[in-house]
Amino acid sequence: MINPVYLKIVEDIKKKINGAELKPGDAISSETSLCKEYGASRMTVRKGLAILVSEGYIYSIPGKGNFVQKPEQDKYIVHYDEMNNSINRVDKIKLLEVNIIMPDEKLAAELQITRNKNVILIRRLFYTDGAPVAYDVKYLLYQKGMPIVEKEIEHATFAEMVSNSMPIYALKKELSIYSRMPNEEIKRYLNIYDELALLVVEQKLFNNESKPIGLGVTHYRGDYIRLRGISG
Amino acid sequence: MINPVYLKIVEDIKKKINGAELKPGDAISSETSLCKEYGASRMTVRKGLAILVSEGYIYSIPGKGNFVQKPEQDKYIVHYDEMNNSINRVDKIKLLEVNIIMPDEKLAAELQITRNKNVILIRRLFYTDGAPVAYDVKYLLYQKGMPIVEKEIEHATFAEMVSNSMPIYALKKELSIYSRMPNEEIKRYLNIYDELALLVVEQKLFNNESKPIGLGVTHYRGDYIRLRGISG
DNA sequence: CAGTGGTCTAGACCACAGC
DNA sequence: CTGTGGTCTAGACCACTGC
Repeated sequence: MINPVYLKIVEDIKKKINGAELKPGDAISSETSLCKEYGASRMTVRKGLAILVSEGYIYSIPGKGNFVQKPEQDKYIVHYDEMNNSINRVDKIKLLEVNIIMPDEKLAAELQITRNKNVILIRRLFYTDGAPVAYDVKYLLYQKGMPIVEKEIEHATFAEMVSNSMPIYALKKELSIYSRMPNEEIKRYLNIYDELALLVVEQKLFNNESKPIGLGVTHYRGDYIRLRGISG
Repeated sequence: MINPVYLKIVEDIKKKINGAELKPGDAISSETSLCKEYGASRMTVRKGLAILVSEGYIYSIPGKGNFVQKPEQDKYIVHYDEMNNSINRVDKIKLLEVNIIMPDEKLAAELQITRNKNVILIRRLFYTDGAPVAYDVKYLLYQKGMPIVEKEIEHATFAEMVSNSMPIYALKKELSIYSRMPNEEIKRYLNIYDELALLVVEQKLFNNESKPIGLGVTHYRGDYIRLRGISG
């Protein structure tokens, strides 16, 4: 078949929802009536409904029926790669420092560790077309298999730094995005001479037990980066 | 049953992928062998696999098999509501201007219209705890059913402004997030006396034919807002 | 050709809502 | 009690892949 029955069901119900014929909270026809309506078996109807559920259009209440879901209005999908954004791409990286440090109070709290634990510090500068565009600082708890050779550290994204010791699938990540004025040190590193704001992206990595294993702070020149999001 | 068979299948395969026993590109056991392994019918096995597909863990190639998907490392989910962020909440709004304007070249290009078309301009100030925190500008193409009463415009989010003329489901939205220094006008509006950066969020609304129907630019005080994202 | 996934059926039993 | 959705089976036919 060119158009499977279950997709026809999905499209029809989507049209009714998008066309406001069905409003959030409204009940969908029961599965048995949809079977009759489309001359299909119940498994086929249910396959269509399962797709609508997974796409967030409807939800089911056992014993009651299927209902139109209220859409999540404020949800966006953002693709963030510290070395690549929608406008530019980092083409050179300079390793400023690799060190073992003792965390201060704030960092220890962020990483949920005590202040006597060692933390790996990595500071780098990102370049595009020969000009420095971002100042990047990473704090990592040491894990087995982590790269300790400078050549490996230099070009690795945050996720890559821990990927030897952790399967990427198990990695949970959080972003925090904010705006800030550069301090004197960052102004020097990024060749900022006049008034220019920074876009700062904090990245936090968690293992599969939701314990933090790393914190990254990337300070981008405000004229260099834009983050984009799409509703969905 | 407390644990349906198909969920058991899903969990087992997820464990194998997270535990690096199965790597991206590897083939999953064929559906018929999974049937034997779990003593289940093919439909039950397929229900489990369908869940893994929808969650991005695996993909299918007809005639060949099911394979482990390479995870999307850079995808984050961001919740953005112009009036509510993870730290603060807008509790007062001041309407500065509602007007009909002719777009300049840049705006006409953004909205994909000619320069002789009318555009509704709305300028507002957002307050939290009595202090101005954001300067908000919206450009809207007029649609039937749009609110024209100031009281309605004053407190509406961007999506709400068009929701009377368009079902929310059909609305597609794009975000663009960047950092910028305030100009003199914005400094006055937001009571900025010393060096403070802005976080600017541009929101673009599209109808179901992917034509732009509105552009919103919200300038937040950098010390007011943080946007958060979660991997997924 | 045999093996794979994609679609579909016509039943079955269960737990739960609501009367 | 009937009607609802949730799970599951044991088949079937199809299109595609690779030998």
